[in-house]
Amino acid sequence: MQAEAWTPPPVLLTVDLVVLTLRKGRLCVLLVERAEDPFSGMQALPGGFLNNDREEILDGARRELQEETALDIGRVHLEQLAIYGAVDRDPRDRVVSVAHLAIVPDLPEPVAGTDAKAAAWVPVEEVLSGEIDLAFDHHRIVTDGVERARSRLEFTALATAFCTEPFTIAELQHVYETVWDTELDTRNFYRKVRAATGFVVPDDAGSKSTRGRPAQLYRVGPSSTLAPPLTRPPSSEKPMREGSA
Amino acid sequence: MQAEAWTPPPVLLTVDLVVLTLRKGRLCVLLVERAEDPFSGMQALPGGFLNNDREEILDGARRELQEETALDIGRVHLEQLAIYGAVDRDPRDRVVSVAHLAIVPDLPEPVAGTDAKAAAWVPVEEVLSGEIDLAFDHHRIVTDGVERARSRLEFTALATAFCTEPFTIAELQHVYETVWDTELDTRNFYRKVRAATGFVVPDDAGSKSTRGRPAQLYRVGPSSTLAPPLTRPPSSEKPMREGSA
DNA sequence: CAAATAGTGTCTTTGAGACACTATTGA
DNA sequence: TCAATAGTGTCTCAAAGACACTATTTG
Repeated sequence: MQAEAWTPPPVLLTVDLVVLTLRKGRLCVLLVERAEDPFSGMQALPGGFLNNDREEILDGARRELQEETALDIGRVHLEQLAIYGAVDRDPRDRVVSVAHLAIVPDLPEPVAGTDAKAAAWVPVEEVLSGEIDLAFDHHRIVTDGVERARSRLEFTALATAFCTEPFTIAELQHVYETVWDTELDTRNFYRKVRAATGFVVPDDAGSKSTRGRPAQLYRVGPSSTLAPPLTRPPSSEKPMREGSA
Repeated sequence: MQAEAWTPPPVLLTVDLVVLTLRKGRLCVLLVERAEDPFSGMQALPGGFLNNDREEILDGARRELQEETALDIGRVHLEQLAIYGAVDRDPRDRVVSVAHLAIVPDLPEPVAGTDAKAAAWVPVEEVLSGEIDLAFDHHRIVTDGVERARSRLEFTALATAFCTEPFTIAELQHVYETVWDTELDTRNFYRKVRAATGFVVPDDAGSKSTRGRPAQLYRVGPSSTLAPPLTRPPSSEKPMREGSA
């Protein structure tokens, strides 16, 4: 620190959201089309500035999520991801972004938020591959967010956030398979889910009408952490970078 | 977002550091005594405002670390931890803190930074237990930082950041035992370290003069991630909270 | 009864923990 | 040769993967 009377430089704080869901059997991220400069007309993550200097960061994230998805908050998973503050990430001002990861269940088709902006669910592969490019450093943020989600599935009950209650074990397995982009053995999966105490609890109320034997329904269990974890098979497609900070 | 012409509220950004090291066989965190209000005279994490609005956040963290430890940067591990921005965390202004985790090797006894502030290495237990309380929300930040470090030991080569090169396997084991506050089996530990490819590489140059058989020396290996991981024994002392975001 | 989906049991291999001895140096 | 520290090998058990069959419903 320095002799005071010097005034520290203020920055602008934004909240950005990596909202993930499963649509049509694919892991998708919510993107909006920017209406203003910089990067006007380009695809970007939903987000925005805090309302005022009394608004908590997480509340701001909740508000943005609500505006974009018109969703019942409380049932959605929302966590802080990281902060992105490179000096040149916004060509005009020093803007620091607090990125959040949100997981929502499959929503009714029309996703358009209450805002007028065009909003769309885009398969994450199209973003990760670079096929679509995004404003600012949002490509990096999506990459980090997806990796966070993949990792969270191993150690936490995050997968349930993709489902609407009540759900079946098979649905849960589809979540894992889609997010990890692997195939899992049904029998081993059942065993692991049961072994993870408090992951899910049976819901002996209804049964979904289905062709074939009706499945047992479950609800979210009391544990948010999975012990033992559901380890991800090592058969990753691409070996990742090695560097550390 | 809203109709523009409205100006978003700026905030003050600080960089705070959880600097961990091993001293006298204990995991210690670097604390400074605050010279100014708020919380004047209280213990706190080292940190401060960014120098100007052109300074990268990570550079600011490096600068603060340099000022406090007078250490050769580059050899130290430094990573972003999380952002803490509760509106009431600073009684005066809206100050948002970007917390970082730094790991440094055992330093020569006098730790006093180039700054005039009193700086001290304090065993983390004294902080975690609440025996010492800290300014702002720094207790929470230390808790999160220590947990992050403990977790990082499982999956990354972070432990080497506590050592000065070259080091021995036994020294590495002491790192794990101290940070995790457990005892590990020497033979199993050797096996696991060797199994983790690229964790450490032999250094066939010198040998430390010692009483007893001299140990093989090692240097940091090429891998920053540990495969397979060195799993932490489940014998935790205190069961932790369950809640998720 | 056929098709479709749900659910379970076993075997085998691999990795983790418990455990005891040999090796090399200095005093 | 003793004390002190370094380093290794084996056995056992538990978890993980591969794998095939039974169960319950609808058309």
